[in-house]
Amino acid sequence: MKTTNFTSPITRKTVLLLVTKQKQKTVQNYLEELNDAQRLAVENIDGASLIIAGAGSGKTRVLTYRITHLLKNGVRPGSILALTFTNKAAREMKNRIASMVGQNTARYLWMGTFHAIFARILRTESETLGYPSNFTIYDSADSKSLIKSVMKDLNLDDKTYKPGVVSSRISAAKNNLVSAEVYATLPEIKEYDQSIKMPLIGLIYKEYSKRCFLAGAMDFDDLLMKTNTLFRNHPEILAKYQRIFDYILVDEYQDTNHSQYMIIKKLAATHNNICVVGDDAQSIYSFRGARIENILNFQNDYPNHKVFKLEQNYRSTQTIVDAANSVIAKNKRQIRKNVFSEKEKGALIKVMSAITDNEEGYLVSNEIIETRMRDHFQFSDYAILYRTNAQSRIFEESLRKRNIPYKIYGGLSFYQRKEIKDLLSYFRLVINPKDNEAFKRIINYPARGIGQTSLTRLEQFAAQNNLCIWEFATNIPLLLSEFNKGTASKINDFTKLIEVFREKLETHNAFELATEIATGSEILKDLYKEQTPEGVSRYENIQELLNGIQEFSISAQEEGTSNRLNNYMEDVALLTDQDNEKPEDNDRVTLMTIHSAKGLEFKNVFIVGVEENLFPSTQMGQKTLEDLEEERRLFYVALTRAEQNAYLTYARQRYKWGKLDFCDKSRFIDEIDPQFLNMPLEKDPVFYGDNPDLSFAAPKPRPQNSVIAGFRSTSARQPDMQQKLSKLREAKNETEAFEYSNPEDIQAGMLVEHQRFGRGKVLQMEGKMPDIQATVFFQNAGKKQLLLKFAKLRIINT
DNA sequence: GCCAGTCCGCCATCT
DNA sequence: GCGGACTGGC
Repeated sequence: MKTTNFTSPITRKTVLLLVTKQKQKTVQNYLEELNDAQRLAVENIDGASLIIAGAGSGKTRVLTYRITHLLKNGVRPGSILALTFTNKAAREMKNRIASMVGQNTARYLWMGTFHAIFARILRTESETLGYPSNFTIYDSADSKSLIKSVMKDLNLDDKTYKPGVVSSRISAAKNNLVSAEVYATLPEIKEYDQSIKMPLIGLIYKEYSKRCFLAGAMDFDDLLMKTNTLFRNHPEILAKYQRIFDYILVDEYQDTNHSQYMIIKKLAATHNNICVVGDDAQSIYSFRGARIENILNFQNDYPNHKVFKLEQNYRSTQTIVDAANSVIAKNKRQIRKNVFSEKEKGALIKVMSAITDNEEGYLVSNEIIETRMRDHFQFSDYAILYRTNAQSRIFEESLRKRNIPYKIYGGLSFYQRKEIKDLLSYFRLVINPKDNEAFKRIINYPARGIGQTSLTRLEQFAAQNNLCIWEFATNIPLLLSEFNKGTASKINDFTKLIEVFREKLETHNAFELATEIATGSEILKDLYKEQTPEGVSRYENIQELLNGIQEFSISAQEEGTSNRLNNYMEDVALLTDQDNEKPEDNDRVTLMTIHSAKGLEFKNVFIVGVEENLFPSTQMGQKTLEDLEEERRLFYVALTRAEQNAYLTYARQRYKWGKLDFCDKSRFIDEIDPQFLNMPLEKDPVFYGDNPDLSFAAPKPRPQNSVIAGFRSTSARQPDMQQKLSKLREAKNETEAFEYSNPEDIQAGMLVEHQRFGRGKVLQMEGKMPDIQATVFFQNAGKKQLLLKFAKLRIINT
C-alpha cells in the first residue's frame, strides 16, 4: 500500500492558474476550504483511491470538490460516473457542483443511484436482453404479488411458503448473482432451503423470472443483476461503457452488495480510475446484501490504490464523537481510525428513562418545547430517530397534542398509497401492456364487473399459453374459448379503453395524457363521489400526482428533453418520500428510522426506544455476533447524526403488537463510556399507577379497531391530513373546512395559498372554464403555471 | 360478483 | 394496532 504523502500530478499552482481564467470566485477558493487530508483526497484524481471518511468528516464536500476538480482539469462531465445511495444525495451533490461549474456542465454528469443509472443504461441496451426499452420496474409489492400468484399456480400453500421469505431468498440470490438456473444446482442452497422447509424456492424463482420476462418487467434487484449479465455476455457493450466512463466515484461504498461491486469492478477494469468513499463503521445494510468486505478488501482489488483517511469530525461536539467512538470500539472487524472533533466539549448525552412508551413520547415532546424556548432552536433542529417504523405513532400523538409541527418519513410512501398506485398502474399498462401486475390491479378498478374468479382464470390461462394477460385478453378467439360472451365483452371493453390511451402516447405530453387517463378511467369520478374524509384525501393525492406530472411536462419542455408519459414513468418506481419534499415542510421536527437518517445531521437528536430486543433488534430470531456488530454500527450512525445534543430514551413497558411488554435498557447505553452520559434516576415501573401525576403515562390499550380522531385510514397517518381531517370532522358542514376558491373567483394580483407551494401572488390568468391557467409567483417555489382544474388555490386577500 | 364485517398474523431496516 | 384475507349474505 502506498502512503498518503505524495505530490499530486496536478500541482495546486496549475489548478489556480486554470481557475483564475474562469473568474469564478467560488471555484477559486474551493481547495482552500479543505483541510490537508481532504485536499489530498480531492487532488489525487488518477488511479484507485479509497477515502475512509469518518462520520461528519466532510465526505460530501470531498466528493463534490473532487468532481469539480476533475471538471476544472478538463475532464468531460459526460465521462464521470458518480454513484450514490439515494436520489436525494445525488440531487444535492449535483446542485452543489452546478453552483461551482454551472448547470450547463453539471447536467451532463452521470450522477444518481445505482438503480437509476443502470436502469437508464438497461433501457438503452434493452434489445440485447430481449426486453422492451419501456420495461416496467416492479416494486416490492408487485414482486410479492407475483410470487404469490406463482405459488398459487404451483399449488404451494402460503402458510409453509411465506411470500416474504421466498422474496428475500430470491432477492439475496440475485444480489449474489445467482440465477434461477444456478440456484437449483447449488448444494448449500438446497440444504438451507430444506432446513427452512421450503425446498421448492428454486422452482418459484425460475417461474418468477420467467413471468417477469414475459411481463417486460424487472424488479429492483434485476436492475443490477441484468446489468451484470449484459456486461458479462456482451463484451462490446461493456467496452462501450468502459470508454464512456473515464472516472468512477462511488459513495457509501461500505453498503454496496456483490452485484453492485461487480458492476463497478468491470467498469473500472480498463483504467482503474476509481474512487470509493465510505466508512466501514457506518455499514448498516447487510440485510440488503451489502458486504462490508467490499471496503475492507479494496486494497486487494486495487493493489496500487491510495488511502485517504478523513478523521476530523466537523459536525459534532467532542462529547458526542468520543461517546460514539467508545461504543464502536467494541466491534472487532473494522478499519482503525481516530475520529476526533475540535469543537467544544458540549453537553453530556442525556439518557431519559420512561415508565411507558406513552411517557417516552411525552418526555421527548416536553424536552423539545423546553429547550427550544431556552436555547432558541427551531423545530427543524430536532430529529427523533427510531429503529422501526412502528415506533413513530406514539411520537406523532404526543407531538400533535402539543402542537409541535413534524414531518415523518418512511412507512407508507406517497407512491405506495392505494389511489396513487392505481393511477400509476394505468400509466404502466398504457406504456407496457405486458405489465401483468398493473393489469391485475386495475382491470376491475373502478368496478367493471370483472371479479376475482375471472381474473384468476385469465391469469392462469395466459400463463398456460406462455402469454402475458394482455396478449391473451386481446386475442378474441382465445378469449371466447375460455369465457362466456358477457365476461369476454367486459374484458374487451377494458382493453379497448387502454388501447385508446396507448394511441396518445406519442401525440400527447405526459400531463395531457395523465389527465385523460385519470378522467377516462373514471378514477377521478370514483374518488370524487366519495365524500368521506378519506375520499377527499385520496382525491387530493391524485391531484397532487397530476400536479407533479404537470411540473415534469413543463420543465422537460423548458429543458428540451422528452416530455412523454413514459419518460415521466421511467424512474417513478425508484422514488421515495424523501424525493417528495415540500416547501411548507421547512420548520418541523423530523421523525424517521435511523437507516433513513444516514447522511443527515441535526442539532438535537433523540434516539428513542433504546431497549434490549428493540435496539439491538432481535426481531428475526437469534442474532449472530455479526448481526450485533451491525446493530452497533447502526447505533453509531444514530449518535453521530447529532451536532450539539444527543438524547437516548427508553421505556420500561411498551406495547408491542397491541400487547404489553416489559423492557430493559439497551446494552448500548452501558457500552458508552459513562463519563459522557447524564444518567437519569431509575424509575420503578410499579409506582406509576399510584401516582396521579403520571396517570397520562399509564398504558391505555385501545379497544380493537378503534381509531384516532374518529376515522381509520392510511392517509390519516400523514400529519397534515390528520389535522385537516379532524377539523373537517368538527365542522358541521363537512366540506366547509376544505373549501377552496372557484377558478373564476381568482384574479391577477390576488394573494393565494397552494397546498404544496405555499403562499404566492397571482401574476396572470388565462383560458376558460374548465381549463383556466394561473401563473403564480410563490415565495418558496418561484413562478409556476397551474391548471386550476387540479391545482386548488385558497384566496388569502384580494 | 360485491360488500360489510370480522378475524388473523404480523414488523425490521430500503432501492 | 393495523391491513389484508376470509366469510357469508345479498
